[in-house]
Amino acid sequence: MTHPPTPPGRFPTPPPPRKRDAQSTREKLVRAALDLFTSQGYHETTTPQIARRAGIAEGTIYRHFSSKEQLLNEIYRAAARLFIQSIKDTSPTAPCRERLETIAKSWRTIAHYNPNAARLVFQSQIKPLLDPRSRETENELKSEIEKIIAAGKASGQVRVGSAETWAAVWLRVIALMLERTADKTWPPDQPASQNAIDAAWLAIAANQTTASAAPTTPPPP
Amino acid sequence: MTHPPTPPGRFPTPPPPRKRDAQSTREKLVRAALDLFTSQGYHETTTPQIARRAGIAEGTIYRHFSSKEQLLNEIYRAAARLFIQSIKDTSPTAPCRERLETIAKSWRTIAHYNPNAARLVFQSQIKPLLDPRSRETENELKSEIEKIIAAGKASGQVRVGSAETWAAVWLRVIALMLERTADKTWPPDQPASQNAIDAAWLAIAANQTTASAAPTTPPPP
Amino acid sequence: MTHPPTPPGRFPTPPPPRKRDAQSTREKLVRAALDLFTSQGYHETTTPQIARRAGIAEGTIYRHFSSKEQLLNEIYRAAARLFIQSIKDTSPTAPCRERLETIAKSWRTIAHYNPNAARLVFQSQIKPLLDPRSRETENELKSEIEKIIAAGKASGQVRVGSAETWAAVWLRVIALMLERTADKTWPPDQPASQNAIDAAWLAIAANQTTASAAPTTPPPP
Amino acid sequence: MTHPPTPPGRFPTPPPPRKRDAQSTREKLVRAALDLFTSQGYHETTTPQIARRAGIAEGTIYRHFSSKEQLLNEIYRAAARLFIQSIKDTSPTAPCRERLETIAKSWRTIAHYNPNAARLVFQSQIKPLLDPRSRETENELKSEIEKIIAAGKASGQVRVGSAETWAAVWLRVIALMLERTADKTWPPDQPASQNAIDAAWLAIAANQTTASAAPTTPPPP
DNA sequence: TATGAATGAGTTTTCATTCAT
DNA sequence: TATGAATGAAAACTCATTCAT
Repeated sequence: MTHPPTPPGRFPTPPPPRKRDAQSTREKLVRAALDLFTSQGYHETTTPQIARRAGIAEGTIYRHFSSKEQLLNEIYRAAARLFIQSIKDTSPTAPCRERLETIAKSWRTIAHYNPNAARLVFQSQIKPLLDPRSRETENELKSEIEKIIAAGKASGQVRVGSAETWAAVWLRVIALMLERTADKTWPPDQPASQNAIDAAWLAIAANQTTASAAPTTPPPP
Repeated sequence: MTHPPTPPGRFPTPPPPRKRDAQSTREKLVRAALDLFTSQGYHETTTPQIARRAGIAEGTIYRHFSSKEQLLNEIYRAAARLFIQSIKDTSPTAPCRERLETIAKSWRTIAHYNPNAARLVFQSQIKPLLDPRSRETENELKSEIEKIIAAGKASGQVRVGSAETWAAVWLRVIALMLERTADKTWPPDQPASQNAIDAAWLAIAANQTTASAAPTTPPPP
Repeated sequence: MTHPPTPPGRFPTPPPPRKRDAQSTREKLVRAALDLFTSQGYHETTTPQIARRAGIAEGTIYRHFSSKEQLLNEIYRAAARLFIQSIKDTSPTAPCRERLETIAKSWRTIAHYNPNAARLVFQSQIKPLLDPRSRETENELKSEIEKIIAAGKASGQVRVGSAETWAAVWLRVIALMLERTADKTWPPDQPASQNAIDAAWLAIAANQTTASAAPTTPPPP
Repeated sequence: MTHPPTPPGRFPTPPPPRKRDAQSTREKLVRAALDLFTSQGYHETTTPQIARRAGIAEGTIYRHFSSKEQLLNEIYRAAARLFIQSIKDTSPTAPCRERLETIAKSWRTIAHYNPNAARLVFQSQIKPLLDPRSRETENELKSEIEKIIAAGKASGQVRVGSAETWAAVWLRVIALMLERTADKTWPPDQPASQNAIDAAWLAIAANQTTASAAPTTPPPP
């Protein structure tokens, strides 16, 4: 019962299409910055590089973004929104596992077609550079997943434990899958990818023999 | 059957120079750099900051390390070695799950007493800054886990799928647990921590009903 | 039969960028650096000093030259080319002595109007800082003189001995004349200057009584 | 009528032989600094390098010299004194040419056995670093030669022109010979060396046909 | 006298940002 | 809106010199 993966739209969806060309400049800028930030890292990328790759003048960056950091945050949020939208596109009434799997697969499609967006959101060595608004967006993504998992817990599909924990666990495993998809290590139709999606679920699913290998003892002071 | 968690030794054990103050200076330096790198990030940390926090002069950094980058790498390797040693301290004949659990718990102890070492190795937004030697060390850690998992697979305890994949999955979930331990969100003796350790195992364990929610279809071109 | 000394053109002729101020900035920079390098020495000159004297910001230096060393080399080559051009402007068919004298005098004119260029090329405590391209230029100058002297030797005007040696000797004496001209100790129209030019020729000319005062004996071990 | 070249004594002759070891340290220091300054240049040589090569501790330099610059000047003067002494060792009554030739040959012997001393005094890219005392020593050397040449002029052996000029000319050519001797390009018993000595004399000797190739005209303003 | 770790002022260089055009 | 030369604050790093031992 797959959602036929639909190729995700252009990224990032630029807010208000004003002049044809103005928008195009901003778009070129965003694309160039996204490429460079995700391939080289934020600090390793200079504004002259961005401008050169975008084919515009250095000063022009500041007609569209107030700073390099704001440019990063704007791109981050646009990318994160892509993934949040995927969540919202799933049926709220579907069973937990199915819904998570649908999300995972549509994220995978995004990562396949827009690897840099995936890298920015999930691989991100950029956490310390995010501004409050971006952190909010980041939290929104996490809490959407958390809500789904909380629902699954309520209906006994997810193991006991905090929904926050399971959301974090699930996201970590899915992040791995997305990174491997983004860097073309795992083609989307190969088993490794599906294995990871399954693993993410099994990590948090109920009804498994979970007898701990050993009881936990607190470490001494 | 826990290892009684022993408070891990001083970090990082500096190699040979055992003179009065020399060691102390290097130690102060390492501690300051570790603190700042893990809390602010590498690029956000300046050499004046490191010196100030260590209570030494800026130039003194360069009597002990040839560059800021070398300082980072030296610290990274010392930290990674801590975790690698934990692996080697476990019995190679123990069942896979038990062995992984023992490792996870001793890593948790390290993260509890030495949170920054854990952050540097597992949270790390610093991957692009590691030099070849450090990457080797990183790989050593990964491959030790991989070997354990490969053995578990051979004896049917780990699910079908590449050992590399399962090692990566397991490490991601354990990394989450270590981060939460390091930032004191999850006290080591609370269930959240154990839940995550269990989840890491369940993600890769055999003998579970893994019927996929839906067959995978490749994304359209 | 003198060449009427023509005041040499602006120095250094910067290659292509012909925009309003860009050229002027580069020119100011080159002039300031040339002044300071030749009066204080390269190492004694700091980039803040250069910028201050050029009336520009320190960072601006690096929009025009990739390093302080490249700045030096660029200036050096521009200066050396001035002197090389003078050689090429002389008639290849003129007798050796006449040709060398013409060169010496046109060099003197350069040294008079552009003393720093002469200092950079002939006084130069900067040899160890020259890059390969600059050394090539330096060699070009030397070998042009050497060719003239070799021709003079072939026609019996120059004494027996290697042309390389005589070129080096001639250049040393002319260098003295140029330094004295550059620092206005010897006005170009005074006899001291002409005496030095004559001396340079007599040092290498044929047909003189050269009976050595004493035979050479090798030094003891 | 050559002076049989006597191998010059140890350099530099250290002033007051106090303790055996104290002196030896100073000597090691001077030797190391001389080597490094002449091979790498003053600025390219660091005090740690000097100390390392001398086999002493960094701080020890400052027990013997108040600064790196003073060390240079001390060495320079010791080296220059070597050459000045050679002048004083010649007979004041010998004919000008003979005396100059004797000096040149004994300098050549010094350059052969103590190339670095010759480099420091004659090649010297270090002029801007000399202190007043060193400049005095430098002038002493020049004026000793000048006196000899003035005497030669008085007796008609040297051409018309200022003795200062002829001293400078002679020294330039001899400097070339010394550099080539120091770097072993010209073995002392080969003709190139003698040719240069002859050239130095011919450059300034009287009784030659010196008809200028062309009369000098002053450059235009 | 000798040591050598520590110092800190000073160096070159980078680069996000500004602003006159 | 776009340009790109210029800016200057701040970065990493150097090294002659000091000083407690």
